[in-house]
Amino acid sequence: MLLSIGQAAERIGCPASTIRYYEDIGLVPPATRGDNGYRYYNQPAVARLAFAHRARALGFSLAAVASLLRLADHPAAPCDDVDALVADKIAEVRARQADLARLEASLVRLEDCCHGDHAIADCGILAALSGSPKSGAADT
Amino acid sequence: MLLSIGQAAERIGCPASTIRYYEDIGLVPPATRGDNGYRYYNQPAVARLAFAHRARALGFSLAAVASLLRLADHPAAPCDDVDALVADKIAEVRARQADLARLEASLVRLEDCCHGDHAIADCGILAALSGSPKSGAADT
DNA sequence: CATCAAGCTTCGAGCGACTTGAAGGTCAAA
DNA sequence: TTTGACCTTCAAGTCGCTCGAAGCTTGATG
Repeated sequence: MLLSIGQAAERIGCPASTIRYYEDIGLVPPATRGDNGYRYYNQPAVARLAFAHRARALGFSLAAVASLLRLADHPAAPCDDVDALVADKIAEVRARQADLARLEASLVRLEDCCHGDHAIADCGILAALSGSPKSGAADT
Repeated sequence: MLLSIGQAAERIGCPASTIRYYEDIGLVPPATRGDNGYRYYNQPAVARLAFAHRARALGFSLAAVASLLRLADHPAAPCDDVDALVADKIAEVRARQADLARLEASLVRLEDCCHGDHAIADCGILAALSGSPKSGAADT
């Protein structure tokens, strides 16, 4: 059965505008159109969109999603490339996690510079951001 | 002493283009100019830029940096607003960390779908991304 | 003094991944 | 018939820069 763009969007869980955008940039082939000009999606087309949406939700860039879609279209090829994309993304996510952990530590140190009730002039947070030598909170 | 934009950039640790950009958007006041039209920065101007750069490195948006700079200019005000900005950012960073942890788990599950040497047609990764019911790797 | 690289200027466009808005056509139900 | 939801296209906006082009100035060298 055929779904309108809004129905497809609801099924997939993304805005219709995103689906149009994916078509615009050529990530998915142009949808078939009804006599009214509306886009209609059959099951494989919805599956393709859902695939793209799932991969995006996992943090893959649109370029990576395009690669994954291309790979999925070549069932006879070895899956090394798929593996590599996933492994790269895991490494990237882990690196980003380490970044955020450092950031969190810095922010908590910064927060600790502010003890209770006082005016901005005496606030250790702004002192630290201003590069005050007595605090290293912003140095990481 | 006065620094050119390149010298200020080097001292602060950011590209000169970023300094120009901060001036363009009004994050910092326009630099004083020499007869040659070059921007020159005195110590307070460099400090302001360094403050902005440090805050950005801690993950604050330019809007938040603008708020922090405004607050820093009002030494008599209570520091609650500064506190709130930092607390918000900590909460945001922690939320993002949780997101990434979930993401990492999903990706690792995805990676586990691929066992060694086979063609794409048999690859559990693409099956999972395609919404194959036998794997939940992409459902988080 | 001529020359050359490096640094400065402005302006405009581009990145990723959408989102929003305007202006208008279409459809389904009351 | 009229409403209101849904669809269409196209253009522009978001964030935080980054890059390139075209043209200045500066400072060092021959």
